[in-house]
Amino acid sequence: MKIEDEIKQPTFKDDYQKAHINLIYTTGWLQLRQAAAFREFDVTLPQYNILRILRGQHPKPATVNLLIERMLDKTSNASRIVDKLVAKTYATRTVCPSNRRAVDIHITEAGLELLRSMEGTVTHHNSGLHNLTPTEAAQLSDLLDKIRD
Amino acid sequence: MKIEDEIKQPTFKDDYQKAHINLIYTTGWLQLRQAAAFREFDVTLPQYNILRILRGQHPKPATVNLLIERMLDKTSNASRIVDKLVAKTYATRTVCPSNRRAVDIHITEAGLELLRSMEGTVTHHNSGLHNLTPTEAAQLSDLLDKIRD
DNA sequence: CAACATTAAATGTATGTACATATATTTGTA
DNA sequence: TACAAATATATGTACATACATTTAATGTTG
Repeated sequence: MKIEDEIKQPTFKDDYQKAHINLIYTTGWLQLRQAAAFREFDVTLPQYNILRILRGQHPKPATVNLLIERMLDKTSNASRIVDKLVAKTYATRTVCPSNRRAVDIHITEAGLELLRSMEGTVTHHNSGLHNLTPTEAAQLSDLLDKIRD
Repeated sequence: MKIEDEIKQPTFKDDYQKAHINLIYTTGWLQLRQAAAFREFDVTLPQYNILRILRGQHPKPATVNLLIERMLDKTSNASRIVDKLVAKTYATRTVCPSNRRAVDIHITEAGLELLRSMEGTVTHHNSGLHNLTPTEAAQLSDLLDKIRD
């Protein structure tokens, strides 16, 4: 459905405004679908993203700083998201021996198992973009890169 | 900057995953810039969006239902965002006489004045997309529409 | 080495998101 | 008319975002 109909706004000031609103709307639309897929696993999108980063580091530890660096949303609060993962036994947090200001965060076997069990569902729901051809997906990515130039 | 460098992830599974991550990242990037512009006016992005809808209705009232219908994020809590606007005297809320379940929400003169004072700043910061040509902006919008088909 | 700055993470506070549930009013209908 | 269903909004709870401040450890420099 065209964005005009989706938000019941027949016209926009210009193509820039239209694209901007469409960006925000479509991203929200995608995230809503992903979040729904994650709910059955009792894990949120940010928690999942951090688990993925931890798996990427495994068996090396990550620090909060490293998580922030890798996260898509750099201003979110990695510290408190890790709290939730530790509470769910998907991660451990220990003081880093070589720098006692920092903490070493590891994914646990339970965390790795969770990611494995989510694999199918997540890749299925990631296909939110599969209405595009691969060429279109690449084109979209290029346009987005250009926005941030 | 390319998304690979932005989040320090050299490769992606495919163009779909890359575009998806880029979408989320770029939208966050844009919203952060907009939010910064709004801070000096002591108003948040959702509050601003609702004020705009109220101005669009002015001098007719809006109801919470109408706000939800028009909002980009339809699951957010219009009721509580209106609370904040009423507290800041930018809107009023009165029981609708013809249907006492509903509330009539009006923008106040102070609210209209706030929007006027923000005009310059907002259009300036909305130019986050002006790295694109108008054609590219339209192309982007079309790709986003296709994602939601 | 002492004083100060820097760094890493945690905490506090206000706001918003997502969803379930509650409350009040109105509508439909037996 | 009484009573159930639908409607409009508000409220509760858990989580996350955005940003300022705090705490602790480490570096730096006079």
